[in-house]
Amino acid sequence: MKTTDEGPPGPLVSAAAARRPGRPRSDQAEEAILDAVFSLFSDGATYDGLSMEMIAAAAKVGKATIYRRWPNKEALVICAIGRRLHPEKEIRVQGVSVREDLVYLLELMRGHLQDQCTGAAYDVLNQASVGNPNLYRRYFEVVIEPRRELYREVLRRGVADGELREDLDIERAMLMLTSTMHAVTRNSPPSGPVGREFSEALVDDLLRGAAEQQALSRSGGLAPA
Amino acid sequence: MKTTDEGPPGPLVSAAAARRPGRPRSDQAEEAILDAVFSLFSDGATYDGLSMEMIAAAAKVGKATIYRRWPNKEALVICAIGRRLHPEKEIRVQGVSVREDLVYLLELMRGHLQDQCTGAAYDVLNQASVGNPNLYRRYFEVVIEPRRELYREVLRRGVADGELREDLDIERAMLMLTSTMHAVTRNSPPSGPVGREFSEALVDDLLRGAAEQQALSRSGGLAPA
Amino acid sequence: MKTTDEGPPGPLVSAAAARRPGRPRSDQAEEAILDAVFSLFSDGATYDGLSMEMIAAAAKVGKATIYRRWPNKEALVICAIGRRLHPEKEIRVQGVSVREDLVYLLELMRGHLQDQCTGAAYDVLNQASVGNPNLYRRYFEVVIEPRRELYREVLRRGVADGELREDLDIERAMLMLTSTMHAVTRNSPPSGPVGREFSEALVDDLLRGAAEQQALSRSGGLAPA
Amino acid sequence: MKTTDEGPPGPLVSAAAARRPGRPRSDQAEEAILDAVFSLFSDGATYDGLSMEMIAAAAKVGKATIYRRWPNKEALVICAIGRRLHPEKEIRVQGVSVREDLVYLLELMRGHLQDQCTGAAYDVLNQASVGNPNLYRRYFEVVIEPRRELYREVLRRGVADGELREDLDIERAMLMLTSTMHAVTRNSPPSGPVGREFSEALVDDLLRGAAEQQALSRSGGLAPA
DNA sequence: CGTTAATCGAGACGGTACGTCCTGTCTTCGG
DNA sequence: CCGAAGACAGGACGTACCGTCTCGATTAACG
Repeated sequence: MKTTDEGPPGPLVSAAAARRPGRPRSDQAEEAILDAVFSLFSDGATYDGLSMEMIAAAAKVGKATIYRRWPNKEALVICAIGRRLHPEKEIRVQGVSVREDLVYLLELMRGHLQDQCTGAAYDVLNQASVGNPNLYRRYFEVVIEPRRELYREVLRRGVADGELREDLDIERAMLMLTSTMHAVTRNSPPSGPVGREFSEALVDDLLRGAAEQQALSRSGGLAPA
Repeated sequence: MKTTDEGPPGPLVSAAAARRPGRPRSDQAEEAILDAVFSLFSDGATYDGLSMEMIAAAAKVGKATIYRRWPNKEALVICAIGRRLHPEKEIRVQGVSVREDLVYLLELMRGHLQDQCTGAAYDVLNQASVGNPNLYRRYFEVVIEPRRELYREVLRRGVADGELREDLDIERAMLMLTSTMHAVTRNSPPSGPVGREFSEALVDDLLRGAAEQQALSRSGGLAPA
Repeated sequence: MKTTDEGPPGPLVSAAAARRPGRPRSDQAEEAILDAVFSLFSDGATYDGLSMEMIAAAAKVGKATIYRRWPNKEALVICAIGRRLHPEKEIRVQGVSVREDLVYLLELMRGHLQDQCTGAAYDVLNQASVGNPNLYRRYFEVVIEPRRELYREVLRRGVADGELREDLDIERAMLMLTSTMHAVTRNSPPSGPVGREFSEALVDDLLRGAAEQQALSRSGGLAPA
Repeated sequence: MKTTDEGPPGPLVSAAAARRPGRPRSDQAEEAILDAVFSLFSDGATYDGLSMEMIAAAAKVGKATIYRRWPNKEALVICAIGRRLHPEKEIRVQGVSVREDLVYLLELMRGHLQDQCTGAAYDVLNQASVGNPNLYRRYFEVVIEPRRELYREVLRRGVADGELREDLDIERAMLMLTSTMHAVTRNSPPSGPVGREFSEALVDDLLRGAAEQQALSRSGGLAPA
């Protein structure tokens, strides 16, 4: 997530961890900065109404301590939002069925988008990334794609388990689920706030088509006869 | 779209035209400004990397000449984009089947969103929505909803014709089509630029589920036999 | 005195003054800035304890308004001090004799150097110019040399009038007067504060040598008689 | 010259040397720092263009190793220069005449002031005087006054020998010589670098007035006759 | 010979100022 | 009154130092 530095947090020779010389960077400062970003966003700050100097002041940190970690505001905000959005690591989707897993993921997404704070984060990022392809690209890589991958995994598992049609276009299915949820939660009218039933209906819509082949083959098994 | 002044740019009664005193504003300057905005965007400028001073310089115009017409950068950019977005009035969808009509609408949408300029238009207008609900609502009413209504009409016609399941959730189907298309065209990776086949696949996905009942009833009709 | 810009304040074609386009720079702002510099110095600020941001704030002026006129702090401070030290234009030295004129100039200098404010200005500049040749050179050109020229003029007049030896080294005489006065006023011990009698003694010391030839020729003039 | 810590670097009672515990400070590092200061100055660095970080880097030393020895840049630079300024102890002026002795002293002074490094020393120490009266007083007592006393001694001897007027103001004569030499060597334009002839002319100027009485009495001795 | 304690290079820390740039307004002139 | 031009106050940007601090690694003399 760091942008300024450096190479491989990857596995190094044996133990010892190859400590860099000099005083190590303060994790405390890092957290304070990230927290400050969110606290300021929650207080209604917009992306460009939010200045590095405000952040530094709020985090009680020198500006250099920020710039040592992120090269600019864009990288910082993306990283901050990404972090808030990223307890993905612990998201466990080992549900019993494709339907339940997808509903679970959609409900998670709905929770995020309808939440005061993370919802605003989305808006702010979308706003800022208009005509700012770099910001958007990174946002995409860091935030969007990892989430999408979760959907793909469930769908792939469904195909493998035989729960879904073998020729299902996983990408399109994933897009249909996520983008529809996004539209219905981020575009105010006319949908109004939706609930769990929307996630379920969305998945059921998908399954109705995606499981059809089996249905057909089941029933179609009779046809040749 | 003008924000600063004025009343109706529409046709005025009789002659005289309610001329204001003094030198009239130069249409030439206005065009030069709008052209400069697009030319700069096309040259890869980002939204906030694009400064009013750049625009004024590129248009060979004084800054005040811009601010006399639009109150700020946001208004200027939205207005500039709005120009490129207008000629939607004459969409006709009298297709032969639900599938063809939906594909036609999606292809129209894809053309807009994949266009360098009108695509950016959507993004900027989405930006405007953040913290400017009134503007967004108008944009929604004037641009988004009329488009959505076209989809609803086709779907309703499909239900009436018996081409689609009777209990189809038209709203959700419309959302699925439009939002997926939006996502796939506005979110660069990993989808890459899509073509007509995507529209067709999208509609086919929908139909597969939406027409299922008939399929089932067809096959189900056989079962007892 | 301006450093940032521009060409010829020299004589331009005919009248009309060749006004540059755009809004002219505010003389009011310029004065406010210069006044702020002195007011801050008088409040005990040192050269590098004095920041451009303090100056801008004190003058109620944007930083850019300062940087539009002077390229950096050095140029600004030199200019400011030079201006305070420069009511030289109205210094009139048309005294009756070389002695009286020189004493007048030395008293003026003593007044400056012993003055709370301008004395501090000297210190500050001397301090800042240590190892900062550029600062010092400009300070020299703008402040020191014009003052020295006044001494040279008096001495040249004295030579022309026959009051001083024809072969007097004017440069050295000027240096002797000014540097001794400088030393005795700026170097605290052991001299202690001096008064008018010091200026007079200094000039008399000079004259004793510089007028000697005449005295000798006068007395020698008698010999042939 | 050290400011941070400690007592007497002078010779301590008996043996034992009052060793402090722990690793002793590296003399090597100390020299490297001082050398770096001079090397950077010689490479054209200005006083405030010279940063502690540059020094540390040039000396291949940690910043703390500098700050452990000197509390700030001022102290470091003054100390560094002091090293180059010391070996004055053995000046001998047993010349044959007042003129030759004074010229010798002035030439010594000129050598110092025109030297790249010791010349800068004076400037920096003058800097230190501003806002640091105690330091300056010591500098004055230890460096300046001893030098001045040499001039006074020569002048007093001249008076005693009858070479100079009995009522010569020795203090003023000394000041005239030293301050003029200081001015002409430290103030670059327009004097330009001067040579031995300047020292001689300066002394001759002084003598012309200071020996006048004899000259007058010689010539004047004729008059009454 | 191992403990102890201050040193070392390195570099991060909270601050502060720098000089540049941009925003949206204001002020000049000529058309 | 509009046009270009550009100065205005304000404020954020990202850089560079300051003087302090915290690391792990040395380097003596003491025990």
